[in-house]
Amino acid sequence: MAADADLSALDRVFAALTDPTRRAILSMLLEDDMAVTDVAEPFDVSLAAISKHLTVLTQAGLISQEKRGRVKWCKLEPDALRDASVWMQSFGQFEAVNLDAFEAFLEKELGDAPDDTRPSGG
Amino acid sequence: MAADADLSALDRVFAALTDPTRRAILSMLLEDDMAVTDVAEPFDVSLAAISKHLTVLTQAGLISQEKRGRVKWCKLEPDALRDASVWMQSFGQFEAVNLDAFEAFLEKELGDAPDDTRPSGG
DNA sequence: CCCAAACTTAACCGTTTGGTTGAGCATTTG
DNA sequence: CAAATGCTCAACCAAACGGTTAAGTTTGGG
Repeated sequence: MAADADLSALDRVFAALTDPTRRAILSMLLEDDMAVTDVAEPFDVSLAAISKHLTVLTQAGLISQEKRGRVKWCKLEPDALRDASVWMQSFGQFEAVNLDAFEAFLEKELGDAPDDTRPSGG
Repeated sequence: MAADADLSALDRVFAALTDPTRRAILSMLLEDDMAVTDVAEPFDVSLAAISKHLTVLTQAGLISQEKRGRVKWCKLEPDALRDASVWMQSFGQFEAVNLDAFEAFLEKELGDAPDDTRPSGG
């Protein structure tokens, strides 16, 4: 029932990141804020399924959603990743992020590096 | 794209990190290698449950297990976190890790890890 | 050898997850 | 107002998850 209340913020963030569809959504939102329908478009699942994913991401704090008219805009909230990042860094032989690996990864993951494509920082 | 293979590795790492018991296990292993029975001791679940958790962590590459005699030693493999860390950093408004938050977090997370369970070897 | 220790595996169970379809609500448009 | 658009909710389903207990396997020791 109220199982959600038990979950720590960290639980919710990691749980949200487990699903590859949700990670892909976050990558998409890295480029721009998007409406729910547009988020759903590239995926081979129903709009309702994407709506659920967006709820999960919202509850994890990874995105925010703002309704303007009948359109609900989704915006990346990268700050929510900080605690999880900090947690992971505590295991770090790797101190900070290896920038080479970072760029290689971005090329593979996003196709184009987001060095200039940040969602306007608010 | 070959990104698929990477993504499923990420899947496994994030899925493994979702469970708070498994994160606690990783924190314990941060201090020392441990036998399965000793890993299980502070938890209120069966040994079989912990054994399953350790299998999940192993398959995610987050730990390795080496059998010496009848004892299976568990060792942290923090390198497996690098890809996930890199992925998260790609969303980083937050540049590097906030060291204050890091230390505060460690105190909270590691403050009650067992220290009576060290293997004799090193 | 035989038993205990240290794990793992198998079978099972309730809950959660991710998906579906269809109905419903709010808003914009005609 | 009516209809279309944008999105969520409800009901349902199969599969995965995390837990259990019980049995099995391997290793070490009296």
